[in-house]
Amino acid sequence: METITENQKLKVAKKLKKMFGHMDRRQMEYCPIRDVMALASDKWSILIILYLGYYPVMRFNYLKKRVYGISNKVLSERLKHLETDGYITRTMYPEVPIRVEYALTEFGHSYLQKLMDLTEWVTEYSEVIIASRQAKSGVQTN
Amino acid sequence: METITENQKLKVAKKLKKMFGHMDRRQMEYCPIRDVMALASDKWSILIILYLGYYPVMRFNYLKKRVYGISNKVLSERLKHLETDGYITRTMYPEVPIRVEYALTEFGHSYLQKLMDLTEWVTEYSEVIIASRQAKSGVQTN
DNA sequence: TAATTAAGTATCTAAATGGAAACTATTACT
DNA sequence: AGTAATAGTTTCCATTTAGATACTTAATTA
Repeated sequence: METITENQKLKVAKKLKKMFGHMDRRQMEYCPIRDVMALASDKWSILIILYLGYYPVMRFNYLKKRVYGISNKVLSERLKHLETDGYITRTMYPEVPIRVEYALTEFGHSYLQKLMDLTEWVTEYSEVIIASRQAKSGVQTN
Repeated sequence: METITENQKLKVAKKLKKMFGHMDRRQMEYCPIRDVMALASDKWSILIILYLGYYPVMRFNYLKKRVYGISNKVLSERLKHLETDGYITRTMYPEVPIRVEYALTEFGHSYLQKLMDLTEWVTEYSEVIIASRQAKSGVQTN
């Protein structure tokens, strides 16, 4: 949990300047980070990706069992989106009954690593978040 | 855009094993990554944080102008949550008319840096996503 | 003929979220 | 008394999203 130096802050501001420079106001509403996060940061998508990081190949009903509480509809939706954006592959074997296998792509693995980095960061800072939440709860400032 | 090695994949799987080990099924539904991302990965929160990374101090109406399209209601909600979880500070000066200033905390700066890392990753891979989306559009597999 | 299995679809309802617009509080100024 | 400025809050409506449940397809087996 190293503190961020003024130098690092300046670096970030510089990067932001570049970003802002290449974007007008309307585009900012549609920012690239958001574009990716929107897809892959919702609870179910994250869980799916985590499980596929742990079990390299998973089938629909197996995922449904593991990703506890997800409905058919949402699981199938999420899988479709994750496939469309290249996070996972879907391989269908026309047996009877049909067999379909899902697995992470290289891109998916790369994203998973980012998620893991984030996890480590969150873990590092979790006391901060919890402490802040508790400090603010039941306190009205105005 | 280096490829992920089998070794790296194994490392991730190992970390996941640890994570899964410490969580039962119900807790997985409430995963720590999700907990943070849910708050700070929505479009408006990200934009607020990005702007506060660029302009170190911002007031309500100024933010409203910059974060194009946000409503009073949503801006005030997001600011409250971001404050509650320790991303930003809110400093009120009891002048007339009242003056309120928002700024990133150290934790907020740290998160901003993670967001910038993510941006770089997204930029690196954006062709992959776009290509994948285009490849899948208009194609029905079943 | 009926049941079984995998991988979803389809449908309907309930809940959460988002946005627009009007309103509030406070004090100084005209 | 009326206006202006800042920082919100409140209300209402529309859209989005989520979840539960039933249904589908296709071949195999009892």
